[in-house]
Amino acid sequence: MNATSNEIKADYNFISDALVDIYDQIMRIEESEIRKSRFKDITAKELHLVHTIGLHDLKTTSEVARILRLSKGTLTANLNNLERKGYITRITNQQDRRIINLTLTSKGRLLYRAHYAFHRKLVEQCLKGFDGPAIKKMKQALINVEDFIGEVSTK
Amino acid sequence: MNATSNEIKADYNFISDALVDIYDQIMRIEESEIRKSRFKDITAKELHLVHTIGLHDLKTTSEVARILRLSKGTLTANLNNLERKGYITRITNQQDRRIINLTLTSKGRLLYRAHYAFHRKLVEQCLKGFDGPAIKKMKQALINVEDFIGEVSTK
DNA sequence: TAAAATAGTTTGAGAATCAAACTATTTTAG
DNA sequence: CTAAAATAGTTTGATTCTCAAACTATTTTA
Repeated sequence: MNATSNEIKADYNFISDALVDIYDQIMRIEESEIRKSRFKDITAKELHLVHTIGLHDLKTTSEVARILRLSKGTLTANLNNLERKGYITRITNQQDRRIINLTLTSKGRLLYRAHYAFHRKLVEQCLKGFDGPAIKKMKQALINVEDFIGEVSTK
Repeated sequence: MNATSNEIKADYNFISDALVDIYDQIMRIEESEIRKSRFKDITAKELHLVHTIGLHDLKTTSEVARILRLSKGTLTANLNNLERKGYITRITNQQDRRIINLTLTSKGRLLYRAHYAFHRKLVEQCLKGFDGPAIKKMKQALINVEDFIGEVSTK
């Protein structure tokens, strides 16, 4: 093993260690930022749920439960809270009246956009000073992770 | 706005969207992988705690609680479980007998290394085909995120 | 050396989650 | 056609997780 490969190994370790704690901190910051805004009644978990419903408009309760890997009962409880607070609406599907389609209220969409903007700011900060090809590399790294997740999940 | 900046914007959106769900999936995979191994009695949260104690050997209960942002009571409960299952040891500090220093048992270290190896595999997969400078860029992106987190946290 | 401070544990209450039972509706099989 | 099976979502009851506050043991301070 030469100096260069040692250096790369150190970089790998740095990246591996850094990744572990960053997400928790981001979650915490997101919650505290959102609570400083006009959306004071929202927890990190509820924010996550609003994000998912905003990203996948009019999905059914079961589909959202599967996406978030929550039981149907748990999701029902969370939806009750978000409906009461005025962030989401349940729409009974008229073709199949067993089905509920979920959508954001206008208040919910405001929250969604504020949250999305925060994410964009984070990504912009992360890629500050990167040129086009470097950004492409970053994108590739994420695609690699997604592939890895897909492989491990299905094997 | 020209074609290139539109493309960069699309890349930003891709990266922003991809990041949201990846972490949850990784957590879930980590737990399911660990449960297929000889460490069947470990949850994702316990794995996280073992990782933290392994990374910060002999830290006090209060320090670990602060790192993980758990109340002292919650950490005590979690430590009781991990001690009962044989993954950690409480060591009373002989200089100041109020203090408990936390360390992994040999079983705990085995789990820590297995978990760390999984992370390393993930990072290697993520950076597959990247050369030295590209890895440096990746490292820089994470440093940028850490800076951003630091700024937002303290302001 | 008595009071204050500190580290960790215990306690009691509240929130989050799950699986299973349940209700309402639609699809299927005879 | 219609009775049985299947499906979507809700409710229920139990369990687990978490927190803040009270508490115990120990050390520091005045």
